[in-house]
Amino acid sequence: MYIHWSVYMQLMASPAPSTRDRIVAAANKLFYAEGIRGVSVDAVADKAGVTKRTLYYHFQSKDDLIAAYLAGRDQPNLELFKRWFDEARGGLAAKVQAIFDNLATSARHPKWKGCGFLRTSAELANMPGHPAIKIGAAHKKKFEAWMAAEFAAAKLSDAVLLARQVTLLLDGSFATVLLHRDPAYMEAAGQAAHALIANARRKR
Amino acid sequence: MYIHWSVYMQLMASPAPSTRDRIVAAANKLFYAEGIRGVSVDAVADKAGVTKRTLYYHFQSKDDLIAAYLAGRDQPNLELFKRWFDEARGGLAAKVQAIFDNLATSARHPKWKGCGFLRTSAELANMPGHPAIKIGAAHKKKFEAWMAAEFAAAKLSDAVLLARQVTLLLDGSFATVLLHRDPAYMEAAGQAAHALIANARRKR
DNA sequence: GTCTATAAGCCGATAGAC
DNA sequence: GTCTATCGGCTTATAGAC
Repeated sequence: MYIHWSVYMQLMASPAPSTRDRIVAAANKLFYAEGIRGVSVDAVADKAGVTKRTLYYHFQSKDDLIAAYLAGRDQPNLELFKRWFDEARGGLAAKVQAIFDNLATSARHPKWKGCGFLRTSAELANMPGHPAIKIGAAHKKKFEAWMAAEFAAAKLSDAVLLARQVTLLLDGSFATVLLHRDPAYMEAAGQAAHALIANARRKR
Repeated sequence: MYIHWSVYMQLMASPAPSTRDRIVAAANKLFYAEGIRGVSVDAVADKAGVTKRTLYYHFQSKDDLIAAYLAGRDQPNLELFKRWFDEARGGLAAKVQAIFDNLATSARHPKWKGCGFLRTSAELANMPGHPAIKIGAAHKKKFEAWMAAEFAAAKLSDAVLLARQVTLLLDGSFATVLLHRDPAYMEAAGQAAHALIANARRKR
């Protein structure tokens, strides 16, 4: 018996994703897997199951689509980090270290290709004001601000500087593991973050 | 009075660069400034003052040219870091920190666009075995091995781990400063490296 | 809002002359 | 070893029908 698509979709728990959402989802998969400049607008439209003309109805340009791709990764990524932090046992230093250890596990997945924000900023390094780079910068600032708030709440001295250094270790591990394809670097970065936090605690 | 080019060049101190060297020099400028995928083979040939056919006489493919571009940056980069290290005053921690501080000065130059090795590995993340990525990985391993040797010579415990962590901070500062365009992150990374080294020194 | 069709140009790489 | 000329395909983006 034939059931019309729209009726079928009303029976499902989740609503049918909008065309725009399907395009962003397709862009997310392809841009992350192959790189921004390695993926054509045609490929994104094909993957989303729409024509290129429809894509250009929803997005002004490829640059606009790139920005939407990164905007869609902002909240989920931060929430994942916070979940790893919250669920970890131990003190503050151990909870931060847990982020790195969980990230090392993620990096062992064959589809892992580093940090989408950092890779995009590397690809678009010749366009410093690009909207996508601003979104990436804001994302990393949110992480840094979250860390600074945690360190300040724990009454650590130099909370702001310490948050920067942890963020530097995080981004360093993204870049280094992408280059060497060796997640052990993430664990080394986590140990460094642990040492810096434990050392700061003693100061006051 | 007209002097033939070849005669003029014999009078100069440095010999005329070979065609191949001129192509690599042009690729270096363009690939670093605009990114690998953002630069066409035509553009490199034009910049080098040769036709595309000549370029393809010297290089088998664009991938071959990319590898030559990075191979040409390996030794000069390492020598610059060693010079900064050697010329810095103070103890081991201070000399390592000096690398980060000098790098921050470099990053303030308007033409600075991060680390060519890391940006290439980000651009070619979908081609893990690419020759250029192997050259970049070998470059970073040389830096790490140099640091480990310095730490071991200073009889620091965990010299290998410490060298990894300093390298992670270095690469993190490359990625982060490229994103935020704020060289202050490099100084924060240098302070973290200093703290880790000074802390390790006490252990034995 | 989604489609078919296509513009206008750039891409990496090659043929063949000299 | 360097040149002129060009191939076939892919690029972002748009015109106009429905």
